[in-house]
Amino acid sequence: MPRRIGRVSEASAAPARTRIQREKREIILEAALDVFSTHGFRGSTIDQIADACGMSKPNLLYYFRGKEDIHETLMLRLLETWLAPLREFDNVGDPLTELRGYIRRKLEMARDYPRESRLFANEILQGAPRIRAMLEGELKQLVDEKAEIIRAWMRDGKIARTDPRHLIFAIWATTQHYADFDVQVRAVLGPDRGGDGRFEDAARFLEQLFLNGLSPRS
Amino acid sequence: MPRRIGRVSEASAAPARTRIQREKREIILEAALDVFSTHGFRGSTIDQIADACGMSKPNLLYYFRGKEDIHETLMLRLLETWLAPLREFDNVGDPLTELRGYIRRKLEMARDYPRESRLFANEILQGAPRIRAMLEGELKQLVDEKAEIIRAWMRDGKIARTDPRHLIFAIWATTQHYADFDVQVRAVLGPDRGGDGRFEDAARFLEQLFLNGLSPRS
DNA sequence: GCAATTTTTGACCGGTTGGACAAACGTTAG
DNA sequence: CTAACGTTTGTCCAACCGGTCAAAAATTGC
Repeated sequence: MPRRIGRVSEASAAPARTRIQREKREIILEAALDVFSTHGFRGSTIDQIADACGMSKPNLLYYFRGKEDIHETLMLRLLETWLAPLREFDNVGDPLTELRGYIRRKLEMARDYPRESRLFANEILQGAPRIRAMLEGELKQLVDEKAEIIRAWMRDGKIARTDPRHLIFAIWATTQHYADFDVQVRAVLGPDRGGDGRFEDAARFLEQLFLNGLSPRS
Repeated sequence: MPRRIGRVSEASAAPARTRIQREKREIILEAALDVFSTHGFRGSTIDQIADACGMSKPNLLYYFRGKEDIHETLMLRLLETWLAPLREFDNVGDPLTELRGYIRRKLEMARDYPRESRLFANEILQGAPRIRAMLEGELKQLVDEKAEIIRAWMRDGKIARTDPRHLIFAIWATTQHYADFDVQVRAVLGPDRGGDGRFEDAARFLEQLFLNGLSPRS
């Protein structure tokens, strides 16, 4: 006798129950990531998402309460993945090595998760209406914390003195650029270096820029 | 006797327009820039734009053929403004001074024309459906040209050897970041340094990063 | 096989959106 | 004034979009 479950899309303390339900929700989220990341929230339609995963619209709405619900679920999941590299950033080991590691991880994320990057960029571009609180709370706190680590390195003369928070911005900007502005990057590089090799070129360049730029001045 | 002009929105070889028509079109474009840059193309409505400039929708459609037409006009105009700093970039004078000038100009554009920056970012994020050709043609050509200037500096040992095109990407990314990700930047910096002072901090940081990062290695 | 439950679907609905249109209004030259 | 043209508006429409609903279909436990 099946245990009482009912509509999956109903809000409840305990999330989706059966294996099939979890799988279907996953398929929907996968398709939604594709659609939302390329058209933005308002530019995407439930029909597009439903088509993208071979489902009818009402069927999709059986698994999620609505468009907003899908987007929110996607966003919450994204944020965890997105902050992970910065959380890893620590003051064990050599400062320049640590920075290089962070740059590398961020660039790998731009390469491996470009849709997530674009989804995030879309949200910020439009004023971050759904994650404003998180930016001013969790993110700010995390950045402040890491900036303090960097500042300590500067005090110890291990790296050049600069504004640590703008340093973090610069790392974000340069790495995410390869995901968010991918079309432009490909267009400018042309077919010759438009393959995946551009990420290796970028890694080389960024390491040189940041490591030379931050080496302690004698 | 008024010379034959007719509907302003009609496509015609010569954009023969009265003074009033040119002014009204300007007002509309100004409002449209506001709306498109914060909601994206699909996320914006003609009604929003009409309201923003105190006009009725049909009245607005008397001056432009449609939503697409407004966006296209805005986009064409934007591109000229957008490429200007790169065009100015030349090999007269000291390389590092020239680079600093370019970074400064780009950062000033991010400060003074954030809406244009976001409009551009929106277009690229969504795959640049309307300006793909321009990216692969005009822009690529311009970048190649400037990259050659930078490469010559490297051959002369005036700046450190790196990939010139990724250098340009890095300058674009870091400067435009302050316009496109403004909400995030403000949130992280907090109220203390969230004023316009952040652009001065950014200028100082970016100059240090790029000039130290590119000084010829002894 | 049967009944309870989950999943899928087609039909439908109200609201929004881009746009058309003709009629009204304003302006200007003779 | 009047004719001709430019400008503005109210009204309307077809397409789209998010979402509901009841009923059909498939699945599951026994």
